[in-house]
Amino acid sequence: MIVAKFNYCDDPEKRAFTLVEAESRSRTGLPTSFSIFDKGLPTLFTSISKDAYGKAIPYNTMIRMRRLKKLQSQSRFSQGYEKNLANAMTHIGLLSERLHIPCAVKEQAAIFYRKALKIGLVRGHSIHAIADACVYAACRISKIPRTINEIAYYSPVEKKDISKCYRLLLRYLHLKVPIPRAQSRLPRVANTLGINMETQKKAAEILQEAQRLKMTSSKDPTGLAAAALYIACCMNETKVTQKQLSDASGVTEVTIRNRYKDLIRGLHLDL
DNA sequence: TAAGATAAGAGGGACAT
DNA sequence: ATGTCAGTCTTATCTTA
Repeated sequence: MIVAKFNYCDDPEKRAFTLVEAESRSRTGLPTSFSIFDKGLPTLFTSISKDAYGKAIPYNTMIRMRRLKKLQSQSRFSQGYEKNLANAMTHIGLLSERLHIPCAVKEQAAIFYRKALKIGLVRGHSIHAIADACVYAACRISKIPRTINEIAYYSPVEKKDISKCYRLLLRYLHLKVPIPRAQSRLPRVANTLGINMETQKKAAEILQEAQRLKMTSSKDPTGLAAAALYIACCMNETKVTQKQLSDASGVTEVTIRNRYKDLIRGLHLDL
């Protein structure tokens, strides 16, 4: 006996509960899954000992009903799960669109999210934060140059929380990500300031030499790229200020200066 | 005005306990 | 698991050319 139960109350907390509901609710775990499923239109098993007319149900039927009831409670959990997934997928889709992330990378992010959800990583964290981390991880692995800052710009989540979730993701999904080359940050910054290809190539050479001399480890690649561009511009007598590079790269002038000093000292450059 | 210098504070990695 | 330490980056402010 499946009874469609219409509920006109928007607040699920105020709903009249049957025993069945109470039971299924306890299985769902998180209160949030309860607040989002069904939107007040659940299909429920009420009594499984009597039919709609109050007549007793045969024992064999009751056994089958009990199994159905169990299946239902599982499917209601799965609705919460689906909802979470749908929410995350929407977010990943929007983010990918705004950051011009290729479809394949978006798919990779979605796969990461499904895995994270499956192993319970999302629990205790915001869906958006984990989804952001998945997008970032997918970009890193596919060598699509996007920073956490850029992702945070289009997300309600703070940079700090995204990076926390990102580390979580790396640990529990056992991901191996390549260290980004500073060169990959060059075109973005250079194009923003209209710096020509010749100067970009010069900056790339500077970075390559710096990498050969092992000067680049544990340094922010964007900062390195900005500093290399600054040096290249000075050499080519292209007029660019540190402030402009700072604005274009999202790295502070101080950091650019520090990298710039390191580079000219390490590579024995003279300007 | 652009660049350099300095200091305080945050966040994270490495390592030890 | 927690604490400490060195290194990095940021913010802010002041100085120099």
